[in-house]
Amino acid sequence: MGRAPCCDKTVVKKGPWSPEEDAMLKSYIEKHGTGNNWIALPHKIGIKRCGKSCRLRWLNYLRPNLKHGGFTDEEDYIICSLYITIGSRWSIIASQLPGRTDNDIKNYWNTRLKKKLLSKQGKAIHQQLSLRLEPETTSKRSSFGQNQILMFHDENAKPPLNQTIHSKMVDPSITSFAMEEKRMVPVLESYSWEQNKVWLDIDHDAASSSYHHHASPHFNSMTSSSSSIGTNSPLQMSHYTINDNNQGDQEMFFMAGFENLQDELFDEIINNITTEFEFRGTETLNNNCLGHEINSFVDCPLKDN
DNA sequence: AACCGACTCAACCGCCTGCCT
DNA sequence: TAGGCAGGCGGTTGAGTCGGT
Repeated sequence: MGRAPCCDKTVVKKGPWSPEEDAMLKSYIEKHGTGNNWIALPHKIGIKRCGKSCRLRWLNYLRPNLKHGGFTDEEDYIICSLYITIGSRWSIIASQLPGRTDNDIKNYWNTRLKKKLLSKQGKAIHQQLSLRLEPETTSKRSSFGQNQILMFHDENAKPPLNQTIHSKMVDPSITSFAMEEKRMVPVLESYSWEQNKVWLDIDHDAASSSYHHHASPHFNSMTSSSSSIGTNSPLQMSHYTINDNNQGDQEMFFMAGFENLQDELFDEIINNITTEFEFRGTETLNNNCLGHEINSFVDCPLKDN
């Protein structure tokens, strides 16, 4: 059973690409583009390769402005940070590193960076990597949660409680922060930046609902509340209503355990895309958010999709 | 020089998703 | 709405390379 193969494997050539094949593929795409049809491409070019193989060869090796090898410390840092935040979403990680492919980053992580880090930071880093696998609850809010970013250049990888952690900016086009779904952890399925709006798509196993909300970066006050998700769920959801002068009230929802992401997003909203941002300690979040006092609480009706 | 194990990374495999009919 | 198909993705493989003995 299973899917039909995308091409006739008895006809297509496999294995390493020859310089002639590379030249033919590169020349054709530079002249005509891909035509949004990789499967048809090898026939048009006249090479005996699977369309998928052509796509991979182009994306990972032939397309312009690709960098190979020689990862910088800054790239190491970004890869490590994102891996701890979102896991092995190599395509998302690659989108943060211009000129790098997901395949390159995956190989680099698996063969070198992981070992490099583990040997450098030893037990401390190993503990942080393991943290990704720990289920999160509201009663046990880790001061070093899943959305925080490690300072790998520090000798002491784990900061003390309540210390502000500064981090490099991560492009908000990151589209997914899904965590360990097997463990029934609610997930922020995605967030994205579209002009003046932050789009959040939050899903969780307990209530089988998802939320789609957006917020404008221009607002002058916000309110907050929280409520349980589902009857048996110990997890909490924070709800912020943002009073927007131009567009009226906007709503934002965040899962407990994503406090750091909240800060990140609010900072984005307030500063309208900055090059740096802060993660704040979770304790301050209930009282204010980046100087914006949360001065009232409202009921937060759960919405079905 | 020959062997061998470790390492690297290009390429493949198969699953998932979204689009189109 | 269902099914087919192509694109996209992450995991895995294996040929080539390197370094030690």
